[in-house]
Amino acid sequence: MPGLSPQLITSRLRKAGLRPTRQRCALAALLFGQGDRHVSAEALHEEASAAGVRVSLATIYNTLHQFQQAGLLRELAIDGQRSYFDTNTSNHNHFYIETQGRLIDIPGHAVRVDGVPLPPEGMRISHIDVVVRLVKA
Amino acid sequence: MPGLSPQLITSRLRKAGLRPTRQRCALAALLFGQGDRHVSAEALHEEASAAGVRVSLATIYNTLHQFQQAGLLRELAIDGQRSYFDTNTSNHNHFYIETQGRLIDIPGHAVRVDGVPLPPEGMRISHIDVVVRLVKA
DNA sequence: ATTTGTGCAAATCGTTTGCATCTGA
DNA sequence: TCAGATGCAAACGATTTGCACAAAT
Repeated sequence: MPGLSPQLITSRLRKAGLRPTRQRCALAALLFGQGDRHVSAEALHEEASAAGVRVSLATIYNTLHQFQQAGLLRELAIDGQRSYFDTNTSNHNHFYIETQGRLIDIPGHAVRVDGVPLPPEGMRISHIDVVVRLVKA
Repeated sequence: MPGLSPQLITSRLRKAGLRPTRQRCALAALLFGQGDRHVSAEALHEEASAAGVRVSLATIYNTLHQFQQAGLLRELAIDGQRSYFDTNTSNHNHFYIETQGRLIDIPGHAVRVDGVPLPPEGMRISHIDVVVRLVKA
């Protein structure tokens, strides 16, 4: 999983309307340089520290939300406690291992959901989340 | 929506291995006396206060979790922030209106999920959650 | 120079816990 | 009587916010 080139990251951020600051570039490199990932703010913070990038936790949160609003990340509400951010923004679902707090992608077309009733008057479906919760066999 | 009789509540709690204390009876009456409901701890607390029952928020949390462990409630992790408890413990799914934090039941057999891959080695599926997120049309 | 981002520490929110007191069987 | 419940207030962990400082255009 090679990193992305600095130019690519910079242009990607610019396109999203975000200034390519040192922190944002570093976080983008971590997030998007190694395939699909699921990260919590805390985990990303530790990863950044380990990589020698000094970023405050507040900035991690700001950045994750900015990336999300820009469509670069998707936020997952799967566990009542922490939030996860998914670098795969296309339509897909998840296995969730509760005991480990770990998420595993299920490719987008694998799962088919049928029989959803019509939404109430004045509402439309924005998105259907399917979470397959796993326990030890 | 008539309330349940005190005797019914008492015996239901006893069967679940829980002492029918004043607070637990009052909360059980609120929860199970009016059909299927989705409540947050805070909402139940306010409802109890409004009904003239004095219960601390800590006891609300304790009670909700005890009811859940006893199989009287199901906890829903739908929103990253607060937890919801569902008085319908049978298999069913939900509409979720994010802007209002409101949940609506989808009857159990309506939704069919197909094509879920095999879980990883050593794991088994405990449960599949389907959340249909709604926005204004 | 101006605008936007960042860090820090304090604030907030939902939830949990420790402990003294009370209550139901 | 006495295990088990409850209330309170303090502790908690995740997230947010206010504001002075720093960096990007």
